[in-house]
Amino acid sequence: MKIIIADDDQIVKLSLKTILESLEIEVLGTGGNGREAVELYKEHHPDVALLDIRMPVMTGLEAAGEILKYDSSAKILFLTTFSDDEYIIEALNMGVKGYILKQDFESISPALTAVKAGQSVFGRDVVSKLSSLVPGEKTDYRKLGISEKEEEVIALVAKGLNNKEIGQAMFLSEGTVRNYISGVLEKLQLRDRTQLAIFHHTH
Amino acid sequence: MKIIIADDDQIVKLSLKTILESLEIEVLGTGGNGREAVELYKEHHPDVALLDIRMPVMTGLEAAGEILKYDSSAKILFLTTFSDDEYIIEALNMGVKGYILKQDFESISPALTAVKAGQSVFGRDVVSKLSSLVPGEKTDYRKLGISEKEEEVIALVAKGLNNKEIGQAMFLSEGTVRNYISGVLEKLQLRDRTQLAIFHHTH
DNA sequence: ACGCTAATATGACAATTGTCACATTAGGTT
DNA sequence: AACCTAATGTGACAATTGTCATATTAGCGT
Repeated sequence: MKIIIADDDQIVKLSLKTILESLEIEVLGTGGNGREAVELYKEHHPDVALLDIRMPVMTGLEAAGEILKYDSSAKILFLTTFSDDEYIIEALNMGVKGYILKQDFESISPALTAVKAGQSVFGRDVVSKLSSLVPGEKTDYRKLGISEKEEEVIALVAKGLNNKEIGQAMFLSEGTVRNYISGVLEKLQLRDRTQLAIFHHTH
Repeated sequence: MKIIIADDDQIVKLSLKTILESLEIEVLGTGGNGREAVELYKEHHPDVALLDIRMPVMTGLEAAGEILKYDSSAKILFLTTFSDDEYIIEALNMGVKGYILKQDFESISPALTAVKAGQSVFGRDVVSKLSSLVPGEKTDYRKLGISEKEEEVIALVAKGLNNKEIGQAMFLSEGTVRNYISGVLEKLQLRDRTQLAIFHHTH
């Protein structure tokens, strides 16, 4: 197993190197910023690249982009202090293979192995952030005193239909649709159909 | 490392058992459905529970729920054939530790190790499904010929404000706000503010 | 059959919204 | 200064929307 490490914190970088080398993991090189990480990658083609997110000159994100542009099959594992939730999404879409906390050293080695084997690894807290971002369980409108028909109306409003179109879709008169919506707004404490659509798309 | 395995496919189950046992992994028991998985878990308290999703009597999802209710720190790893994307979200929110494909046997072992160490592991395809579910890259309005002010208006519409409120928030007259919105709708080929809010929340 | 209730519809009304044509203003350019 | 352009505002207008009071209808239970 051959890797490279990039972290602007010397202590972290060296500790990691020492620990990992004691576990038959070959550290081909270490760098202190994103640019160095990219150079190291091009030079050594490691199995996995271990990158810090926050680094001077070039961030880990940017470096990951460069590396993936150079080698789209690169396996990149982000090391983060904690609660850098903002970058998770970007990292995910970028095709990065992992996002773990640099706190618990002992779990980094298995993570490396799993990533080398083609899996993606995420730290405990990271996953909980992630699952909170994912669409999640949709609101159960029935529990808010909303009928099945009303729910259908909501769905159509949330698709951007106007009252006439909703009426045609549900075989109701436009007026009835208005009444339904009026009732729903009341129950949900909303003001207008726009807020209703937003509610539907966020809850 | 001690685990249990539940899969209704005998071949998969036994192959897994054989392979893993050849890797110093102790298989405490195997079962063919969710109910058996729960019983096995309560009996053996394994480091990790390896569960198939689709199983007769009780599905892997349900079993996971039972197990987590019994031991909230249980480490559960789902084995899926492929493209069971529908369950990913549910599994995630449930607090499951991994979701990997049962195809590539050789990567299951490292996944187990990582999970035991407290990480979460997801198979390659699984992650790509996941990242497609996540909010994703927000549309760059600037590339659609939309100015900064217009973008601000859009953001406020997407929060559910009416024109008067947007005007107050941006120190513009209500009429100007209307003009902005009118222009934006034209550029985005939308009909009204509701569709605009939806667009903002989905693109 | 009788009464009750839910679902659907209607009409009236005010408020909001979207469109458009046309000011007004403020900065830059020449 | 004269000009141009972008940003902002205004007024008028029709369409849509939300609210409400009030039918109409159909089904259900007694």
